[in-house]
Amino acid sequence: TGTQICLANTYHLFERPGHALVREAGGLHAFMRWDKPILTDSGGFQVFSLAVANKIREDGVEFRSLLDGKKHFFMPESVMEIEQALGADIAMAFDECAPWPSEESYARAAMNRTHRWAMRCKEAHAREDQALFGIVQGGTYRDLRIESAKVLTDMDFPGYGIGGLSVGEPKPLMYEMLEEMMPYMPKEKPRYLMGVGSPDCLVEGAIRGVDMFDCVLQTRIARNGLALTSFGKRMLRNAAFERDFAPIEEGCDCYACQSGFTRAYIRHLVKCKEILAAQLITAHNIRFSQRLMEGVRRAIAEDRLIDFRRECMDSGMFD
RNA sequence: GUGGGUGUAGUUCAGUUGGUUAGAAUGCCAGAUUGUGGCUCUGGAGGUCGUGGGUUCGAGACCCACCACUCACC
Repeated sequence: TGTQICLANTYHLFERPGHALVREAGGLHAFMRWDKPILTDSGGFQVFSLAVANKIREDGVEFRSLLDGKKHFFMPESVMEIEQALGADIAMAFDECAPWPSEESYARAAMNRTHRWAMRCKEAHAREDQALFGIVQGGTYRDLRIESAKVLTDMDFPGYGIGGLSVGEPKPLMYEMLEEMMPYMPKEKPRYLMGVGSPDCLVEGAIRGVDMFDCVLQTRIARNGLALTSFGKRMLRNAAFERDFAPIEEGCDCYACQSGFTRAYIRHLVKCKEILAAQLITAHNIRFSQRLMEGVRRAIAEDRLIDFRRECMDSGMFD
């Protein structure tokens, strides 16, 4: 699919099968048979968004397992131990992702705690072959975003995550936050906008200086029959595709389109809840997104990214 | 042929001693989904209550006839 890096999740791997087992298997690369780069998210987001009844304290977060209800405690040092056991190429610092909307006082408290945790992560992190990225927070408050960008930059991480965005706030607000904080982040290091992946956000993010993204959108919408195309979204579940024997997108070089699977057949698979539907649409959505980013990189090289955005908008890709 | 049972949404079924606009599940139609998940979630359309009579102020419910399906017996 042209994918160069794979994301894995610390929280989920800690729950099952457990980081000790992954370490025993020789690390994530060997375990998953993926020899390209891997990034592990710290599990900070999951602890706040998934785990029930979590208690945030200065030293860490207490939460209950979704699998068996057992109490666990995540703190910067323990998360670093897990991430080093997993052995990804990039490990994310353990942070606190404030929900949207949040009061400024709470966003500030979460941000400051994230800064202290980032420092503890840095001190606890020892693997030379693994890069540790800090994460900028600050909710939707421009002053906090700028402060967070400065503080983390001073800590001198090899790369930076931009967290706490794409959590329900309006897109223009997210774009504004990116514009505010980006001047304070080193442009020679990767700046990674966490959790963003819709076609319009990818291009808008790139325009504002983002170098990396990750997102579940491509696979999540694929599970429900929604395909991304150059001409906008296509809900393949819809009756309109019942007798449509064309591929998902004419000219697409993804596995599904190149293999000749038709919209009508994929719609049939979706209606039957056959997993192959999700697999085919996922392959398409990811390849579509990779091609979009290839276009972004080309446009940057040719210094015509703004025109590229206009072309995408005109084709209906962002609808 | 005789006796019994069942006919309510596309499907499987609920529906109180007869009482206002006949419900559910599933399917169908459409929308949502942004630091992965493994459960999706939210709306909407859809019924001459087998057919025809009768009783009643009022019948999906009660009575009669017929039709269909089904079980048992001959």
